[in-house]
Amino acid sequence: MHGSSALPLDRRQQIARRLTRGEAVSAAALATEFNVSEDAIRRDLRALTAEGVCKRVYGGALPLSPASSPIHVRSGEDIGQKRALARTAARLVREGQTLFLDTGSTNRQLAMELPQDAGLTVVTNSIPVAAALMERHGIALVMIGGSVDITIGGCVGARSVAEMQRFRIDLCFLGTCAISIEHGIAGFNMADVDFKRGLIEVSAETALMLASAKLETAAPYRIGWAADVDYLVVEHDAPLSIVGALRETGTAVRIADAPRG
Amino acid sequence: MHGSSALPLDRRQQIARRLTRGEAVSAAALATEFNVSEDAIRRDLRALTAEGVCKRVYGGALPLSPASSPIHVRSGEDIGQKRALARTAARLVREGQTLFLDTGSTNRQLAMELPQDAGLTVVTNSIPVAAALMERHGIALVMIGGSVDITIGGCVGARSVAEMQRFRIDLCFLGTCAISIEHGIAGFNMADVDFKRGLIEVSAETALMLASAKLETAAPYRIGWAADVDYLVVEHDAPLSIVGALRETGTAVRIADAPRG
DNA sequence: CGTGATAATGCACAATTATGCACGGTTCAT
DNA sequence: ATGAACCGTGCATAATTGTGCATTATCACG
Repeated sequence: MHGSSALPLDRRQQIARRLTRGEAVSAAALATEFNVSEDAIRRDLRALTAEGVCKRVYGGALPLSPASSPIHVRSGEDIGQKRALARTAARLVREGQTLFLDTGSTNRQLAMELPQDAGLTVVTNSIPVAAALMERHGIALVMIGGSVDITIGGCVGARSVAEMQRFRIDLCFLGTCAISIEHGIAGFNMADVDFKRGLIEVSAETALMLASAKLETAAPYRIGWAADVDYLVVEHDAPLSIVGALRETGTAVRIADAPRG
Repeated sequence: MHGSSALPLDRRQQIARRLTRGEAVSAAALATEFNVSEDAIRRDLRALTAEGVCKRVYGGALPLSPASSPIHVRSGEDIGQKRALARTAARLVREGQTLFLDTGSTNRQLAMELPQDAGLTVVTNSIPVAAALMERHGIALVMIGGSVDITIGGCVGARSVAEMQRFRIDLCFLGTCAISIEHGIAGFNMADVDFKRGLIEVSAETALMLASAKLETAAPYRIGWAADVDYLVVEHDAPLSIVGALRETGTAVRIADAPRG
């Protein structure tokens, strides 16, 4: 299954990464996953606890760093679905492109799924996205500054809009949108929506990942229409009627694989 | 087979390329692949570690990746020391101030120790610091944008320097510095040092947290002299002779409590 | 074309490290 | 309260590593 020829300390580092991401780990599950005894896992957990990475509990270990808990309680719920969306969205990316990753937990997942050696440049205004990309190799990263809206998780003020408009983006991934055929694409925060509108303008192509729960829902601030995005990535269980209606607007709709594959 | 007639340096370069790609390498596997003994591979790995390309581990080497979380693992130092430093440094902060938190894991720790409802505004160029502050309430956060140097963990390019100079900071916390009475305060990266110099200029007061291991050490690029910082926070076990010498320069030296409190 | 200097390589041996298993104590759930 | 799952420790085993030393390759220079 997994690292049958992996380095021992590589396993420890992988466990550390999950912990620092905010995931809780189970000793038994890790043992079967890495094909080692639970003793080895427990020793890893002991060592990581000594380094201050996690806190041991009965059955496994819990992350200690609060550095990622809130966004993870939000994203941790449907991590499988978001991951399936992100994997499919990652296939839209071509070598050497300059991407923009907007705020939102699905885009954060996409950051972790991007190909490593494709000479990509990623621009983002999202701090969690930037934090995720810092752990990847071979991806150039540019941060849009400005005042941070904590509820959004990134920079969306006027200054950030101006900063963002200095770029030319090949493909941008919008985040945190509601979509409906009738009302178009919309967001929940005015500053965020203003930012997204400017972003679409500087981007040659636009993509949007959508959980099924976001389909045919509305939000107060309109960003544009379904036809304004070039690629729409939806979950495998998206209603075919909605998918068909979206395709009629001229948007390319990609359907993600079922999660847990 | 592989490079059975390749140059030694070529082999070393190929290993380096895999490491910088993010791959983990196994000593045994490389030995068979290049038709040399494991000793030769180990020597390569030692050299590459000295160059800062990777980190040696039992069985091979891991890419030095480095983002926020592995940096803690890399240093191996427990968080207790940094936390003690950060708690003491947090007492320098007064209500309503505008702070700047530079890059570095100790400043990340400080971000987690800052008082919550003191009406603080924090400006930072460090992504891990920003990520930590996103978890806190009641602290206004401003991010300095620009291209991100992954090895540093933040934005330090010319664009970021210009951006930062638009601020007026009450108190800034420098990070990742070496200090010695004779050679002053210095850093390991030229762009980073340029940024820090500009930062000192826009700040009314400057503070610096220093682990004992950084005392009386040198680094290639000078930032300034000990007298250029207003507050120095050192660990409880800092040699009194060094503390005394630093105080004679006119700097206020605060000694942190012992860890494990 | 030799020749001495330098660096790289391979080998032997001791020390370190990781792992799995057994055993007794502890914690959790019913 | 009781059984099951989990944890810590000690120990044996296998794999990996550092070190000193001999051998070989590479290279500059006469």
